[in-house]
Amino acid sequence: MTMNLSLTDIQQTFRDCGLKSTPQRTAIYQALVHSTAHPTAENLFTQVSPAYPMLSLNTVYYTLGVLRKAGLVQEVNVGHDRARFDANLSPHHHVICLGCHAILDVMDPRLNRLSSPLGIPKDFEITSHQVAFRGYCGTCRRSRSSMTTSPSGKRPAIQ
Amino acid sequence: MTMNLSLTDIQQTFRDCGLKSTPQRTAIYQALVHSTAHPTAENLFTQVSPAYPMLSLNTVYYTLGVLRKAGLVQEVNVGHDRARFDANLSPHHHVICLGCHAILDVMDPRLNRLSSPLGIPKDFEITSHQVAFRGYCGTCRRSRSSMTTSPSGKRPAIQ
DNA sequence: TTGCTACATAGGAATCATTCCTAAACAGGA
DNA sequence: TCCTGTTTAGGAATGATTCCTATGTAGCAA
Repeated sequence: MTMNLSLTDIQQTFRDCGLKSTPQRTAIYQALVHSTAHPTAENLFTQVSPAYPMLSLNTVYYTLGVLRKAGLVQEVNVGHDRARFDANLSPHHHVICLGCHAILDVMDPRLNRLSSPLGIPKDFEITSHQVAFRGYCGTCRRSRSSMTTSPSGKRPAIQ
Repeated sequence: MTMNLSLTDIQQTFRDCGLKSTPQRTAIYQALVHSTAHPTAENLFTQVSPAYPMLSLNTVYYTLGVLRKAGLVQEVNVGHDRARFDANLSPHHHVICLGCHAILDVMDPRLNRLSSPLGIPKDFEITSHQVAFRGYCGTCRRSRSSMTTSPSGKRPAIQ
């Protein structure tokens, strides 16, 4: 997501976090770092599988859990379908397409300095905030305007 | 959540939306309207069950789906645990406690007028946005500071 | 280099929220 | 009052995620 991390960079990152560096773990993290699509665990599994045919989806979940605890990865919420992951650690926000569920990063720095909200208990300590913009991407807008009378509501088409 | 809706108000609301008014549906919606806790489907089931012992959790899900499609209810995302629901229709934002997963409404009107974000495709049409503040409520802060050496991460304690 | 040990992996089974299916009940209009 | 389409309830199905466990292996120390 962020910059291009080489293999040795990733291994260094793991070492800094006290994580063992295994081929599977490296491949999964590398795939996530180089993606802008906020992939699901299964997306990552599909992407990494060809190189590691024995890879288990289980391992992907375990690895994502480890990386999350190490602070290298965050989970992104888009409805209550499957979890999606992001290795972009700099503070940022998201734009979510209600049609195809695509997630785009928004790096607009103005959004990072919202004043703390009015009307919450004084002893509530805010540690972070994130803005989620929702709407329709160009592709989904065009396909929506062309289906004149369809009353349907949902048509999933991940990414 | 919003104001105190009487039973007849609710029946009128249903009629306006073209929804049949059944005792179960009324009870579920009433429970949600009068709650500030953003309950789950199961919370609502538990709350309404005593008055309707035959009530099915299924019906709660079905009803919430119907109300959502009618625009009377919205789903709130807090991680990928269970879905939580909100009958507060005015634009508002949320403060989420990372300790006990409580959700508070934030009605701060300044947050409703964020300028549209920089750096997204021109043909992306934003229809809404919502700010999620995360942190720790007073209770969770106090219990966290008292557990001096516990390295644990998660301790769920819904609402 | 070799061994040890704790952490990783893979596979299968379990969990659990949510959805699907279906027959019976019922709200609301004719 | 009757009819029809919606709603309800119950059970079964789905599907993402987690749990369990035996085997494998990275990284450290001798």
